Amino acid sequence: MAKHRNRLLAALPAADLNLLETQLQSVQLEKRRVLEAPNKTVDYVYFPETVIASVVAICGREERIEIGLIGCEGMTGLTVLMSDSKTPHSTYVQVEGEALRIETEAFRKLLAQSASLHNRLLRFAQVFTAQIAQTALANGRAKLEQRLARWILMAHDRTVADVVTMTHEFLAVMLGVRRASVTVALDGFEKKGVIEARRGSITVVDRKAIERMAGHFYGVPEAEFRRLIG
Amino acid sequence: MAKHRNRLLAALPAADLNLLETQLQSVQLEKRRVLEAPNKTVDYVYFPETVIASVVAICGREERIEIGLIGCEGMTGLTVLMSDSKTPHSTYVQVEGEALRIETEAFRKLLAQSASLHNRLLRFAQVFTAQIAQTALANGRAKLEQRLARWILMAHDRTVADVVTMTHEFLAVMLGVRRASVTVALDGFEKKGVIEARRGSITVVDRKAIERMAGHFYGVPEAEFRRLIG
DNA sequence: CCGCTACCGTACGTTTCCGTACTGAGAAAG
DNA sequence: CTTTCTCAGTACGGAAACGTACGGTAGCGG
Repeated sequence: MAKHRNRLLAALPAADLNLLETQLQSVQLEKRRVLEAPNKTVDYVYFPETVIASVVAICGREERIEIGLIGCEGMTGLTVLMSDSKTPHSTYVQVEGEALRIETEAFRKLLAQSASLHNRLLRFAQVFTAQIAQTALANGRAKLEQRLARWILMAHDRTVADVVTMTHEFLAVMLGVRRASVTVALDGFEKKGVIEARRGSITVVDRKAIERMAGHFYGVPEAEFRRLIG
Repeated sequence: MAKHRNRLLAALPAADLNLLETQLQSVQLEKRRVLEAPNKTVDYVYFPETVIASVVAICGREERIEIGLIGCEGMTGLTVLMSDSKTPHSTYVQVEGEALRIETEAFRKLLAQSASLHNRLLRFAQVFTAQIAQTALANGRAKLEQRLARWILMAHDRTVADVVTMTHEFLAVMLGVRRASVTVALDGFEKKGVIEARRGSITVVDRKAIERMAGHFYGVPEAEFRRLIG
């Protein structure tokens, strides 16, 4: 098995990993910690280990929605890969835990130093783009039940246990729907026996069934990940 | 004024532009011409001049939706910038016209040769990511009227005249809604006097009013473009 | 000029989700 | 142990958009 819990790091060739490792710093990140704020310079690039972060698009005061989820399979700060240092989006911790991080400027130097590293990580940017696109598709065409199933699957992919700590309220914000709609939908899930819902947490019981519920709306970015990162 | 009708090319520093120019080929692209098919290798990278192309996410047989629009402000084949050569999406011509193109392999060599060129173009990838994200937001939170207004504005930004050639049917596929819903909504637009609708075309009459209708759902990626490309 | 086809306008019952709001129950705080 | 707060369950009317479908009109091909 790989040395790193972060799968993106684990998949790096030794030379590139060595470059990074000297500057990586381990941190514990609490829930709701903001990693990137809209139109602010990114200070650190994070490689989550057990943390899961949400990337959220915002416009105006009220309109916001989650466009992607980043956990142990990836990294934040994709804008730095794009030779920039800001994004209009917000990124914050959804499930607390550990992550490795590196200062933006140091990271930028490493990218300039190793085209191989840069290219490797750009492939993850491609995966994440596919994830955003899939979110756009699901938001436009899927029923709430399917979208919720998709979200649970994505969160499940990024956790070690089968439990996701998350209130209906927060989930509603992520999906851009009413809190009550989430409650009703999750209730349906539990009655079908595919999850167990507790106050503030969801436990995956029958993953296969959830995958069937999500239908084609789950899987495309995940296949891209396997193809490009492995 | 810039030498190139494609704004991305026009904004390139002379050295990088020279590299590209020797290999660019001018082509006329008819409506519905497929530039990129899902999971197929990309043959050419296109820099639209008067062409407008749609990038569409597909899953299953029926579920599809437009995730972005690429015209004279950008380029197709972003996957090549990401050190890859396929995407799960489909890209095809929505409004016919001219474009410049370069073979993928030749393009890849130029990127390896000039980090400056690569970084410049990656910034456009960042802009396009913002566009996809905004689409996800609009699909999840906006009313059809707002989404339609947003689409018209984006198309308008990429045309020289004020006319967009597009049937309700096609527009419905792009937005992932019923054809009839588009008809009703466009009818509302025309009654307000903000557009003129003809058989198979829409003419922008009062752009400011359309911007007001789109509200916050229009503008974020456009601001990113100005910031990063200029 | 006629017929055909593609495109647009309209209608009706139905589904999904919203806005709002009230209530109860589990967890934390005093 | 009691208070307080957060979270979850439920309800009801209403808006948006859907599926389906029928008829009308513009413009093209013959």
